[in-house]
Amino acid sequence: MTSHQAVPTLDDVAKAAGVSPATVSRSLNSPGLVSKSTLKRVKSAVDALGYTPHFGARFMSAKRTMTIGAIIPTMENAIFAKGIQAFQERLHSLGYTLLISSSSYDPEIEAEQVRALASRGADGILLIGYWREERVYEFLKQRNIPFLLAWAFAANNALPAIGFDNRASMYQLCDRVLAMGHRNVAVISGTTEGNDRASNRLKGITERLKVEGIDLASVPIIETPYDIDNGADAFERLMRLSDRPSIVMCGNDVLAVGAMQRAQEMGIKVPDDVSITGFDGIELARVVTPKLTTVRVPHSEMGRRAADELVRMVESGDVGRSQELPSEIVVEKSIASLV
Amino acid sequence: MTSHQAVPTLDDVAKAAGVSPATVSRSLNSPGLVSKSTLKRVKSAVDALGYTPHFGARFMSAKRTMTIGAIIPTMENAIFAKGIQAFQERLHSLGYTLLISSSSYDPEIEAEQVRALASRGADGILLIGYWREERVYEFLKQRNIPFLLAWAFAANNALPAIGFDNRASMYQLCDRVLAMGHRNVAVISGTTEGNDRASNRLKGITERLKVEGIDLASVPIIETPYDIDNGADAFERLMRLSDRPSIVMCGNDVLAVGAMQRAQEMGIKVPDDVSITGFDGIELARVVTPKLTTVRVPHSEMGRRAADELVRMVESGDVGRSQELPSEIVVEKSIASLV
DNA sequence: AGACTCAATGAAAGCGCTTTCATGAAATGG
DNA sequence: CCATTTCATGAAAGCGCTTTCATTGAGTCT
Repeated sequence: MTSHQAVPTLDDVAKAAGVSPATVSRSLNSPGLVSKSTLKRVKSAVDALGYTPHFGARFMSAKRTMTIGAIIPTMENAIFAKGIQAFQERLHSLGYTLLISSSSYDPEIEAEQVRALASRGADGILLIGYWREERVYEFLKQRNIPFLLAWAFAANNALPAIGFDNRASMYQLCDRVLAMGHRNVAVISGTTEGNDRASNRLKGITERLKVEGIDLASVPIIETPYDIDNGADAFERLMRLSDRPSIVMCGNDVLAVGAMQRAQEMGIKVPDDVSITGFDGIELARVVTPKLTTVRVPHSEMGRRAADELVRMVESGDVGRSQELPSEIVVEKSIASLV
Repeated sequence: MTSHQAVPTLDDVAKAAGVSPATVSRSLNSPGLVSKSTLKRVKSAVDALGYTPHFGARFMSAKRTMTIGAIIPTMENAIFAKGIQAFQERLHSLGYTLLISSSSYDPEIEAEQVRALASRGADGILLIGYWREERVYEFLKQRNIPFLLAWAFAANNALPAIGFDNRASMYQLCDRVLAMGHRNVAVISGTTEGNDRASNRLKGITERLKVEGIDLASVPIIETPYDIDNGADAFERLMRLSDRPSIVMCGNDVLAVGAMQRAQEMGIKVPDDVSITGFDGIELARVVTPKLTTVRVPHSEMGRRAADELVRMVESGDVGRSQELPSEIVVEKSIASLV
């Protein structure tokens, strides 16, 4: 005794309303083409039956799916949370559904997810950052699927992106660090391989240090995946160096918070004994003691704009327009002035 | 000059391999039914053309979509991040794709998302907590879509759920609080309306206090949406009471961290002047100073088990089996002992 | 009043796949 | 050596929708 009451179809609605399936379809998709009276009858039939259009069928005959896909490196830490939340809210208000998947920072998986989203008919796709294998971009172009990059912006790159200049932002932060008298800098960077955001942030620091005439060979740089505990461990290694840095610049807030935690455990005072900086400006940075000096990125604004732009690309067929958003250096108590 | 190279279809593959479409379909879905030699030819045709099955078409003719949907209240704060990440990783390794949407704690939106997931052919759906309008459950049952609840467990509820007992966990935490000599308790609860997790946590506290013979009318309780700043504001209001509580128990870590932040801003020492507790055991709780006393929930384990169970339900057609996971009271420096 | 436009609707052809059902060939058995 | 299974494959019927094309009955114009 299976209680499968069959799922109502468009034909059922047509019968119930006494019209043709074509009319029901039109009532749902282009109500303007249908007379007021039929419209009314169709609507009530829909309600009575609890009809929901079958997405697969719709996808097959129509071109659009009103679906946008996004692939983010991770959901686990909060880096992308605010931005994606805003992205999805804006999409929702534009009538689109967001499909999210995460790649665990693995290019293989990301490529696979792109295919999955394509086969699911995503009208457009949001990706994080520039770097990925060329074949992924080729696939997207061959399939004619609009895509937009976020969380990064590089003036010299033609790909449509909405974000901030990771290199320049970190360069500026480093500016401030130097202006405050720090010369003995150490870095805890995120994994740079296959991650242009991480490598550009690192580059921002090294470039600025070079300008300052600091020998890069003397700058300790540890690369590690974004994770609190990794940040903590890297920090500890740096503190065990014979020549202790006066400041540890971290690739993001997660690493920085890890560093702060370990500092506390080791009895090292921030910023008296050592200064620490982060990047991203997520909540984590605000709640630690002392508050973290970081680069604040307009996550929500970026999410909203990305939604607007991607939808515009999808609906107009236009090529994407890049936008650079400002980032802001937030100086808090985690950094000491040596001058 | 549109460069729409048509997307290759199964028929194209069939032609290229010199077999019938049926054989291609079988090669892809039940390779066992196809001879080694044809299988080889089909595979190479697939690779040559870069063929990806059309999800909509597949969905229309087959019953399964290998898709699981999840609706979480929010992506913005980290409460669900770890669990969902684990959920998705496990699903991925089981060959399923996860579609996530968030409801902003709005039952209307959640109901809408359930329909959206259903029309997209989700084979199963994960929902957070028990409470939602009956019609949502009816819809799911009518459509015969397996669903599983997470982040909650109540022995007296027949709905399949994998999670922890919010009431009992908070009851235990309250036990500890009382054992440490606190009698003047205040509460900052999450919004309880339409949220059984929040209301059960609150209930855990009030029940325990009642057992202790404490007059509930004298216990200040502030309800507010989960948000750091809300926690901070609520804390400030509590601190302005003529009869200051010795401890503020918060509905989750986010509220608690907000409280700690405001305490610091107000120059109130935690735990010397006032104790604070949270719930969830997310990263946030570990990085604040002092560390937060909280209830640690096995988020990742819950995510993995939910994935396993939901897939089991989908594949076997069985009814879901509930599982209660243990939670753990983590006592840290944010609480002072008065005895 | 006849020719014409327009609005509202229906008939029917797919969209790309899966899955019976049928068929023929090869293997097995007595 | 013929009857019977078994295996590999193909033909064709949908799955539920959208959309062109055709049809009808009004209104509009001269």
